Amino acid sequence: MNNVQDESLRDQKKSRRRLQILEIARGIIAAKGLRSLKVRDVAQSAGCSVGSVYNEFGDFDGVILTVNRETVQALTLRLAGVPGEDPVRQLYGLAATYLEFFAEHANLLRSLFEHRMEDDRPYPDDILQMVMNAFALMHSPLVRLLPDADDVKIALLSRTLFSAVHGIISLGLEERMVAVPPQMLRQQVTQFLDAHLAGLGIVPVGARSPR
Amino acid sequence: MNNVQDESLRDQKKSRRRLQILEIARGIIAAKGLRSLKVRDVAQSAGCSVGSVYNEFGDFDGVILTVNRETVQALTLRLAGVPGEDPVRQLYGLAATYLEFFAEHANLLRSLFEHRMEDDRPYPDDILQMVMNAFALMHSPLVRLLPDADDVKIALLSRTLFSAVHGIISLGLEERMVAVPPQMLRQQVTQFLDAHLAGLGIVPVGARSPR
DNA sequence: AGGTTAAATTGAACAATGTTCATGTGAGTA
DNA sequence: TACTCACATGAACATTGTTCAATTTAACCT
Repeated sequence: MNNVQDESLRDQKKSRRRLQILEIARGIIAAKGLRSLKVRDVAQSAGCSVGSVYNEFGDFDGVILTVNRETVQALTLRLAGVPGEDPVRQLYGLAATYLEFFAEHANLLRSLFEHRMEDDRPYPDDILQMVMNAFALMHSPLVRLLPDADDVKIALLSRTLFSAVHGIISLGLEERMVAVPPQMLRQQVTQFLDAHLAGLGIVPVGARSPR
Repeated sequence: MNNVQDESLRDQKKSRRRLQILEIARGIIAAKGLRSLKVRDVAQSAGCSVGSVYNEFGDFDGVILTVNRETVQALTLRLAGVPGEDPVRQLYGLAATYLEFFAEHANLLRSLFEHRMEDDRPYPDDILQMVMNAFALMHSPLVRLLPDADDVKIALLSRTLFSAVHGIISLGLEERMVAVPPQMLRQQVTQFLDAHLAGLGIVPVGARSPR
């Protein structure tokens, strides 16, 4: 009965505002960090009352979590767009794309990885699952490169490798620390993969004859 | 005139309370996470007023930062205790010790890496420096293992390697995610180092003939 | 010892911010 | 048009970081 094209005026306003709230919250997190996100600011910018924010998202964590959910979705989309013909290039591409995405949306990524729920409420399972799935994107190229390894080992390796890349990038982009210049960070990631893939017995891109 | 053995009654009380406040704050962070740390709780447990906490630490961030400072000091101490006769073993030892320390004090480490100052105040430089120094502890064994590499490259490599290990461990211990069993995590780190050192042309521990 | 002073302590008041809920409003419906 | 109910509202409340005028207290002086 109620499909998207034919929804009531109420539902239209509601869903438009929902999107607006998310856009504003995302903008604030991206620009000034999660700690600067305030209910009243969001409500005022969205032209509604604080009650409406609560009505739509339950509590303030609900807003944050929804933004985080969309962040990991966008990340997954970007990573899924990395060409997969050549498995070695795909691994380098995944790392480089993660670096790009992280550099573009550092505060959103930090919100995703650093936000803690209040009390001891559990972090939503679907978000965790999406993060795990993103980190598992190295699985398929690794399977092609290491055909003799068993699948569980590859799954673990995929997660290890991606976690390592994540560590290099997230600390490298931490402007609090002595900031690594972005260009150097890219090189750092590449060299890291060079060495690690070589150690796995895989010939890295840099060592191959051109074309 | 005022040395440590001969300090005024006032200073004695003050420094005793300072230690007490830190101990309590550390305990709360370690047990329930940074988000559960509240000024009033700390003051009450320390048997003083909230004003005294402010008098001693300036603001609440001051308490957190002091705890973080002591965390990185303790970490550095532990890492500095890793035997250094054999540079390869030292690298494995540093990673294993970091894992141990992180597992024992997960919430304290998260406080160190995830705490953001309010507004845009800068993170204290001395803490950043100490973290960098800790991450540079792989430098000296790497120099011995790669005598031909130039020093800047080694410094970068040290940071990259330690950041990678940090990523593997911090995500691996993230109980929010599908928690990796601690024993498996240890193996994961070891295998990671095996592959990476091999890729650098270093013979890993596992591949050497015993003794 | 007693008085004086400077500094630390206190906790009530304030400020900022997340959360709730009684009340009002307007879209849907008969 | 009248009715109704789900949603929007924002004032009030709850929690927590921060300030500061009044109080207490240790240190110093004579």
